[in-house]
Amino acid sequence: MPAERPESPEPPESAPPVPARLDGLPSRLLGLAALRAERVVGERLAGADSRRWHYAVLAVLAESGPASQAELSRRTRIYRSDMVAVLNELAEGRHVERAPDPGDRRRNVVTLTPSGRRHLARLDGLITEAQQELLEPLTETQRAQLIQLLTRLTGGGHS
Amino acid sequence: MPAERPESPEPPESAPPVPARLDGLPSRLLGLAALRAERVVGERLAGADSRRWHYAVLAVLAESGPASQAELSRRTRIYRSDMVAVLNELAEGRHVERAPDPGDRRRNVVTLTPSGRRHLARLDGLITEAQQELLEPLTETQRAQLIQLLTRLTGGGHS
DNA sequence: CAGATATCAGACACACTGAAATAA
DNA sequence: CTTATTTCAGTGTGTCTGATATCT
Repeated sequence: MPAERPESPEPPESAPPVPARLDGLPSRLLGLAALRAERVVGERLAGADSRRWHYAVLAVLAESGPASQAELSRRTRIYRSDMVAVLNELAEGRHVERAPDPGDRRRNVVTLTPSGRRHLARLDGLITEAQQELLEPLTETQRAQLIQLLTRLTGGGHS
Repeated sequence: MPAERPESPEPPESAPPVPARLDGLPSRLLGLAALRAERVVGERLAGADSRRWHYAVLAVLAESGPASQAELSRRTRIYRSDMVAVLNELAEGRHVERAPDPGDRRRNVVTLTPSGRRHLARLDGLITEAQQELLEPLTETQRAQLIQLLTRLTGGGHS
């Protein structure tokens, strides 16, 4: 883009607060926005002794029913090896149960417990609050636009 | 089997491949989009033996001139303690020079070297390429929209 | 004294690699 | 034999805490 040339050894009294090259850089804006989102969401989930990965797993279990770890991994995009740790934590809190699949003994069938369902309901509320706070600077129309653009950007199909 | 309590505004008849709760969640979409952006940018910068932090520091130095580490930290939003490591790496590659500020001996004055300027020029090209690839699914209008929405979201301007 | 600066040692979440054991 | 699943032991990046020494 700009091949910055006029670089004088000047002492700039009025330097811009943020440099132009970084200012409107889409990849940077995405990073900053995502960071804010992670914080807003993370703070609330931390209050419920939880993290984003926990919510993702519980949500998938609630909506698609019991599943193997590999299946959960695919749906949540949580890496298979990290899934092990997440399920350890969720199982320790009695939010899920892990049992060998009688039909395919390589697999564990992960099931949501009543406690897990209650936990998820609580997290749902916190997540919704977080989205509100996150999107507060945008109008309804802009929110829908943002979602559509991001969906397109992340390979969300439909035109 | 996994029929949820009928409390959601949109009760799904059949189970979608990806759960609805996560699907359009703005915070999640932002995270996924940012992850893709980080990858696209990171791959290219890695080819130049560099990372995003390096680009940010070099860009600020080129546009605002020599600065203290604290000042660079503020402008790039790189944490002050991480800045130390970044500058160590940039200094090892002779892209910047660190010298004590004679006017305020708490500070280091960080200066861009000619090598650093060349390096930045190369990174500028790679970064531009990365934005192209990242935004490829969007039209020009949509790109402008996205930038505007993200800028608003990250506190661009008023407040 | 309060406040800023540079540095270090470490924590943490998230994303990922490589390899092993087990079973289909 | 090949592939899939679960698990473990690490790596790497980005963000941030807390502490310390030094200087204004």
